[in-house]
Amino acid sequence: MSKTAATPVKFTHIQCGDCPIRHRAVCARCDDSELASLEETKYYRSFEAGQTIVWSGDRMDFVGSVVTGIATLTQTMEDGRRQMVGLLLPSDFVGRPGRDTAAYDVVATTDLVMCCFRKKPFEEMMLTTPHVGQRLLEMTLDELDAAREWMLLLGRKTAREKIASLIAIIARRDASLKMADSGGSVVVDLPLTREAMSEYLGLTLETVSRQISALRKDGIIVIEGKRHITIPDFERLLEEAGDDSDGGFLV
Amino acid sequence: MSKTAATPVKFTHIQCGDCPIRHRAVCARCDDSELASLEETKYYRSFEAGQTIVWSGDRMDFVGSVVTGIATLTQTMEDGRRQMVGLLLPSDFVGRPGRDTAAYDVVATTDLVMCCFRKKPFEEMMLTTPHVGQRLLEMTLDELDAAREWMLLLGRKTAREKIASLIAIIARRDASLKMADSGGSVVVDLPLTREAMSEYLGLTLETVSRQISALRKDGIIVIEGKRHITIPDFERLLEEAGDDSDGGFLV
DNA sequence: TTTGAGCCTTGACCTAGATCAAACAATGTC
DNA sequence: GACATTGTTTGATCTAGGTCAAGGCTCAAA
Repeated sequence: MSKTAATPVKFTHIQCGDCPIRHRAVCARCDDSELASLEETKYYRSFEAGQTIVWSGDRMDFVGSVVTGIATLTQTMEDGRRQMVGLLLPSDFVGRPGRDTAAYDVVATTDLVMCCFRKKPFEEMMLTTPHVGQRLLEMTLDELDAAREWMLLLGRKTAREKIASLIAIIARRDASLKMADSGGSVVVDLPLTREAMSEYLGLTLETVSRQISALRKDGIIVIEGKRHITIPDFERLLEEAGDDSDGGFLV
Repeated sequence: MSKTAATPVKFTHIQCGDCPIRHRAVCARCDDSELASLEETKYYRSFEAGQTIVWSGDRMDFVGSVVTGIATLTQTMEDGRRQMVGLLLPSDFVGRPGRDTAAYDVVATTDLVMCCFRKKPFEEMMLTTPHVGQRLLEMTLDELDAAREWMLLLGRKTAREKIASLIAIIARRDASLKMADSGGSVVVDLPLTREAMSEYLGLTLETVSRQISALRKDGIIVIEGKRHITIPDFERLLEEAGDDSDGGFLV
C-alpha cells in the first residue's frame, strides 16, 4: 500500500457524479455523455463494521470503490489460517472486471460505504471508454507494487519491523488525506483490531500486542487508549520499519 | 503465479511479428498497420545466467517480455536481506509503463532472451491502440492475483508447505507449456538454485534443502541430480502444499 | 451494579526455522 | 592431477515468535 501515496492523486475514483468525496473532480477527462451510462447503474451500499461483503467463491456481479470506511481482502486456508491480502481505504477499487467470482473474502472492518456498478455495464463501458481502463491499469499497477512491498514485509521483516511498517503505512495513507502533522509529530488512529493487524502482518495477535508495547516502551510511539497513536519522530519509525530511507514519502 | 495458468492463454505476448515463440498467434486483434509502430521499436536482448538486467533505482527506458529463460524481480533491504517478488517465465511482461525507474532488481536466473520495446513509443501506442492496454490490464490483474497467493504462502505456510507449493507452481506453469504428464506423474526441472528458492519463499537456503530432503524421504517427490524432480502423485503434493483442493489446475 | 462480550495485555513455555559450521559433489582452471 | 569455485547437504545449537493460559479494561445490556 505504501507506494500508492507517492503517485499524485489526480482523480481517484472510477465513478462520477454525486459521490460524497472527491465530488466532480472524479474524472477530468470524462464528458457528461460518456458518464451517462455509468450513472445509470451506479448505486451505493452501506455495511456495518464486521460485516462480510462477499465470501470467497461467491458470485460477485458488481465492481466498485470504497467511499468511506475500510475493508479488507482475506484468504483463508481449510484449517482456518488467515492472511490479509488487501487493505482497502477510501478511493480503492474492489472487484475484478472479467471475473464473476470473488477470489477473497471482502470484509468491512469499520462502517463502510461503497459506490458500486453492476459488472456487465461497467465492462461494456470499459470497452467504449478507453481511459477508464487506462486508469484502472494505473491503479492495478499501484496495487501490484504495494503487494510486492507487502511480500518483502511478510517474507523478511522481523515482528518489530512489521509493526513499525504497518503503522508507517497507515500514517502515510492517512496523511495523504488529512495532512495532520503538527510540528514533526504524526498522529494516527489505527483502523484495525490487533487481530486484523496480525492477519495483515502474518503474526499472531499476541506478538502484535507485545511489539506494540515494545515500541511504546522505546518511545517510538505514544499510545492513548488502544488505537490512538502519536509518532513523535516519523524518521525514527521508518528506521524501525527497516525501509530504505523514506519509502517515497518525505522528500 | 499459480492462477495465471488457469486463465486460458490466447495470445500471451504483447509483441508481434517474428518472435521465436507463439509466433503469429501473438495478437489476434491486431492488424498489420497497428503493429507497424511497435515493429519499428522492437528489439531483442540476450542475457547470461546470473546477469543483472537492471538494478533497482536505475533508469529503465524499455518494457518487454520474456521470450526464453527465466528472470526474477527481487527487493533488497540495506542489510542484505532479499525477497523475490516476481518470477518471470516466458511470455511474462517486464517493466511498468508510466514509470522510468526500476523498482526492483531484475536478474536473469537462466540464460535469457527478452523482446523489448522502447518505453516512449510503447506508451504512445497504448494510447492509440486500446486493446493493448486492455491486455496489459488483464495480465496485471493476473499478476496481482498471483502476488496475493504468494502473500498467503509467505505469511502463513510452513516451510514444508512452502516448498511443496513452489514445486506445484513451477510444475503447473511448466505443464501449461509442455503438458508432460505421463500417466499421472509429473516431471519438472527446477529452474532455480536452492538460494533463489529461499528468496522466493522467505526461508534460508538450508531450510529449503532440508525440506526438499524431507519431501523426498516421504516419497512426495523423487529427485535425480539436484534439480530434476518427478512427482508421482500431484494431488498428494497439493495436499502437502496446503492449497484448497486443486488450485484451479486439475478439474 | 452486575454480567457479559470484545478486545487487549502479559507471563511461561515450546518449537519451527535460523544460524553457525563442516563437508561433499560437480565443474572448471591452471 | 591439484585446486578453487559454486551449489548443495547435513549436523548441532540457538532464538524469535508461536502457543497456552490468565487477567484487565470498556462499554452495553439486563
